[in-house]
This record gives sequence, C-alpha cells and structure tokens, in this order.
Amino acid sequence: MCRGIRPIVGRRVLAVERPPCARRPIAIAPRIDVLRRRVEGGRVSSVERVGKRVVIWIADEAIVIEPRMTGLVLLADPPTQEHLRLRIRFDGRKSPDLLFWDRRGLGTVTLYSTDEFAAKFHGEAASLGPDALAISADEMRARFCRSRRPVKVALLDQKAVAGVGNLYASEILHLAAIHPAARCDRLRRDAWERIHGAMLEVLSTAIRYEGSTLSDGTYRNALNQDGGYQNHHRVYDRAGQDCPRCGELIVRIVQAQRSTFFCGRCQRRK
DNA sequence: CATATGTCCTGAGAGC
DNA sequence: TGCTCTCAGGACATAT
Repeated sequence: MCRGIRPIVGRRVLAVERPPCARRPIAIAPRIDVLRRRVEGGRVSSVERVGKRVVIWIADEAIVIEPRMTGLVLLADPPTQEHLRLRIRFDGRKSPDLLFWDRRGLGTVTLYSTDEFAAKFHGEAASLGPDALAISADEMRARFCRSRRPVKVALLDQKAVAGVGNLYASEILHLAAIHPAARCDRLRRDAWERIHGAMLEVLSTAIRYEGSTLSDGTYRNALNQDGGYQNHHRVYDRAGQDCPRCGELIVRIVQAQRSTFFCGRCQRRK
C-alpha cells in the first residue's frame, strides 16, 4: 500500500473531504475539520509503514490509516462509491486523489502530531511492538518466550511484534515447520530462529508481490489491481489440499476465534 | 499482570 | 428465490 501511494510524496494538500457515503461515516480522530485545518496547504514529506498501518507525513502531522479487514488506500477509481470514506486532493493537474475505501468500515484514520506519534508508536509505553521486518531473532524470542499462549495466537499480538496478520501467521509457521498450537514457552531457541527467518521471508515476499487478493477479491493494490501473493500461499485457505512440503492434507482449526491452517505432519510442536 | 471474549460493521457464499 | 447461518487480511474495551 505504501509503495503504491508513494507518488503523493512532494505534493501539496489542497483539500481533505469526506465523500457522501451511504453508510455510517468512518472513524476519524480528531474531527474532520481539525484534520483539514492541520494538513490543508501542507506538503507530503514521506509515506511510511508502521506495522500494518500506513503513515502519511505532512509537515509535523502524521495521518495514520489503519485499513483493518477491508480498507484500501487508492490512487485509482475505488471498487464502489458507497464505501468511499476519505478523499485527499493534491495540487498538480495530473495528481490523482488519495482515497481511503473501506467496505466493512472497521478501519480508522487518525491524525497525530510528531510528539503524539512518537509516544504512540515508538516510546516505552508504545501501543505497538517493534516492526516485524526490523526486529532481531534474539529480541523476538525474548518478547515471546515466557508467554503460555499458542504461538500462532501470540504472533498476532501487535504489542509483541507489529505487522503479522492472520493469513501470514499461518504461512510463517508452515515455512518454519512449527505447530500453530505449540505454546510459546515450550519452543526452543532454534524454533524461534526459524520463526523469525520465516517471518522475514514470508512478509518481504508478500510485500514484493503486493499482498494477497483472497477469493472475496477485497484486497487491491493502490491502482485497484489484484495482489499476487495468493498464488504463493502454502496453507492459508487451502484446507483439504496437499501440503506443498510433504503432501499430507492441510487442515483448518480455529484459535482465538480465527482460522488457522497447517499441516499436521510436517509442523511439529517444538 | 496475562489471557480470553465480545463487539464494532458489511457482504458473500453455503445450505435448506 | 429467499431465508438463515457462517465466515472474513483487525483491534480494542472489558471480563476473568
């Protein structure tokens, strides 16, 4: 998402609008008029990712977009008009609008000052752990190894490590050959090294392929095109199909009310 | 403190 | 066809 909207860097914000939307308007904090006052006229200095969030810096202000399940950031026509939640217009004749589109409406848009942003995302009391692509294997293990939770559930805890979602947790554990129900405190050092390595591999490859467009077709890149990583899924949404490593049938279980896919033969508990 | 559960929403697809 | 049910790339408040 961040890569796709990077063309907005250097543009000046002309207007921030909440398009007429048939459904309840998306959560924007603070109010939309405050957002307007603080960013209109400013210039986009950078676009960055923090965990699963998209951060747009405009002078000393950070617009943080949390897409959650069905949110998209777009520089192209949205899939529907009725789920369009936010529009940012820029200067320059050919500059497309930046759109936030969200079918389910669970996503959020929040404006932070530099200080608020640092406290929220980087300080000691930060609400997010280190980013999944920046953390070391040792720190990762240190953050998980005393937890009694199943490893797959723990990987989704954004305060432990930021950036692993439900789909990728299953993919990571299959590549690492670790059973998703294994308790964190029962995993040895080499298991955590495998999980860490698999996390880097899976996430960096998925980012390179621009994400996973599942069968519902919801996820799109910034140009409203399919992602490509769904063609590389090892286990996710493949229950009943063959394990790509050993040929055993992939199974689906539910952990913490969310689907987990794995191979019962080649994913071991330690 | 750590962990578990309910809740916010809409829409697609399965099964009857 | 139309109904009900389940499920969905998530995070947070509240309960235990």
